[in-house]
Amino acid sequence: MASKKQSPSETVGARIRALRLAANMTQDEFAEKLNVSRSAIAQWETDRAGQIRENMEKIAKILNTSLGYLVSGETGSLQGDELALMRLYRACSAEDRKMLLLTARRLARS
Amino acid sequence: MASKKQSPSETVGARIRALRLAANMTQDEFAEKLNVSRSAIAQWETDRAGQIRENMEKIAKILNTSLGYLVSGETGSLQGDELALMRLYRACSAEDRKMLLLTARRLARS
DNA sequence: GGCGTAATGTTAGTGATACTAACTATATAT
DNA sequence: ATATATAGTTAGTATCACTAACATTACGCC
Repeated sequence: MASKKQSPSETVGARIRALRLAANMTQDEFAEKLNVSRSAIAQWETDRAGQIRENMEKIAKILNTSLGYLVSGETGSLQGDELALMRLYRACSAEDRKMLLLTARRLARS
Repeated sequence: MASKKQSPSETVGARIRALRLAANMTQDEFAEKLNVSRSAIAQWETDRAGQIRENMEKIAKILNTSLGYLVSGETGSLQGDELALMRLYRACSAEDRKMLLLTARRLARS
């Protein structure tokens, strides 16, 4: 085997930790992005405390994942960059969406 | 027009109510399935109170939907333009994918 | 009208807990 | 050994998701 298999994270905390590390963030940096204390992060990742919904949503956005994955580990259709792109697209105006599609077509062609 | 257009539900409570009604349940029946008081349901649907995660998961299961939809109205399945964009993105090189994400971020920000 | 009843809305109060702050622990480097 | 960076632990508190009880609305029936 050339690559180490990622053990699938079993708990909410483990999933948060795995994704945070994959994004190369310290608990401190993560805490700042979320506007919570660092100790909250530590408690989440050790499953000592849960998260209020608002923070769950922020976590999902920042770590480019879905609530479903965070909460129950279900790997939905989109994850990571693909999910990020989709969310950005949805945040765009109709006009900007056209721009994006156009750009995508140009890039994909080459 | 043969069918009335469903207005997209704007709040968590509205989405829960819409799905419950679509499943032809009264608040009482719904409460029993969830093992919570009926008044909890009433409060959820009028956005007077939120839900603990355990109940959110039960709600999603019983109403056959996802946490993402309940919480933020996010629909997991792609259609039309979204699907097209996704296919184009996947057709891109790693480099071009970065470009596309960057473009999306710029557009979405404005 | 008046009465029953089915469905939902509202309010008060409380137990559970998601947080913050402060302290502790561990590892790495110089 | 000392400093620094990162993460774990604990105590205490403010918040809020619930239950129970009461209020309202809507409808049918006589």
